[in-house]
Amino acid sequence: MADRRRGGTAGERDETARAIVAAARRLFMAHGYRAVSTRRVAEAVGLTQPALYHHFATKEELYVAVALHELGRLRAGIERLAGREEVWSARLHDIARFMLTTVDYDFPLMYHDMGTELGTAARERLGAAFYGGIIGPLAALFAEGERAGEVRDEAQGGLGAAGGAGLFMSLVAHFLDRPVGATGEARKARASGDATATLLMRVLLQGLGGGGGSWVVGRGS
Amino acid sequence: MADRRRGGTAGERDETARAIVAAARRLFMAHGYRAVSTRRVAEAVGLTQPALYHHFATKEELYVAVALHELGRLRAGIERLAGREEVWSARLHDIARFMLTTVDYDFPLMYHDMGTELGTAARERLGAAFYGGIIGPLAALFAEGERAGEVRDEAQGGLGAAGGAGLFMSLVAHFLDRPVGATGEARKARASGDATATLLMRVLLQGLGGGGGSWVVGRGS
DNA sequence: GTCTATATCCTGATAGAC
DNA sequence: GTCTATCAGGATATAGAC
Repeated sequence: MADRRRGGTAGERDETARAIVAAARRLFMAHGYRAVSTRRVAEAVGLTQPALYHHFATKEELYVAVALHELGRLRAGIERLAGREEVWSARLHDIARFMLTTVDYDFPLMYHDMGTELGTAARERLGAAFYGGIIGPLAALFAEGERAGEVRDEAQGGLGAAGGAGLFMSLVAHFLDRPVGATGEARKARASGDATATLLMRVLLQGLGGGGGSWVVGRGS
Repeated sequence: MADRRRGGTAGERDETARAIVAAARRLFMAHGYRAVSTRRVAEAVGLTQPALYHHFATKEELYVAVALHELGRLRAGIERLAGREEVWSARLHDIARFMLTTVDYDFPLMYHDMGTELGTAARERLGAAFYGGIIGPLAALFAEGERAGEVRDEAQGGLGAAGGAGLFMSLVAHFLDRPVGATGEARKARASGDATATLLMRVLLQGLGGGGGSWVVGRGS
């Protein structure tokens, strides 16, 4: 590691920018756009606050870089798991587990920040990345599930492909807050990810109803 | 209406405090604790900013008053509807409709503010009101549903009474953002509340799965 | 009970030396 | 490319007149 204070000549500029994004990601996603000051980000990465402005023109631009990075990571994971040769429910289960085990921040908070704390241009850029990169692939998977008879389509009282994808995201956010058999710091324990994903899938596909009905028993999980 | 500048002698102090809480409720619940300044609240109610401090010692105390008021309103509605002489699913449906039609703010944002923006004492007061007044009555209703066979209990792969109540709240938050057949300002339209509540109940009890299975058909909606 | 005036602090962003 | 110094604005909260 070269001394950053000397200002190396190679691709060190990109390296510093990446470090800023990484630190900002943790802070923004945990506390929200407004609650995190640029001074706090700079301190976390070992710089003074004005130095940030050499890499990002505004705080909003830094947030956009953070959000795009995270949305890209989620998109890559979702597309990889959705494209595997596996039965439909196994692919969706693995996507749920992927999100439950690798998302360590407050999902609704990110959604709120994207929707209300940013200017129009930034909001539209992130909205396009969210709907194109997250909801889109998930909706394609749900459409496949409808064709395969795994999910009710709108004619059968379902929510449609995009509606199913949105419900899936809400359930991920719900179970992120309430992992099965874990409290406090154990939240991030990978061990619970599989059990939580299984529970999420059961709630998504079967709901909570009808404990006495024979139709629940017999549908394998 | 007496001239507020004259400082009436009767219960006008309480009246002003109520007006402050009402204005603060709209602002806090829509934009979040941090994004709303005391100046903005004062302006909305027609006072100067320091006048607020005659009624509430700190901004945090004002937020607590706002949240307790709203939690009390929800508790009253939930307990009233849960205690009626009606079949189980109809009572839960009506609670869903009540929340979908009368909550006009960002529910996850309120949850985030309660959890992270307040000091320990305030957080504990609001947590007690939330779990005692909202989750508690809902969990009692879900426990009744388990006994009646309407909801799977934990032995049958369900979430338990408190888990069911939490899921119900998450689904309310989900469908608050996505009312059936309504976009934009039509969100608050009462007309869509009933259809959205019905859809919520179907998702809660049956999930999205199995369009082709005969077991879905035949279960009344 | 509300006002004006102000203390104190923190914010995002800029200027200019090195 | 990062630093020190600083600006301008907005935040919560307080002091004291009326």
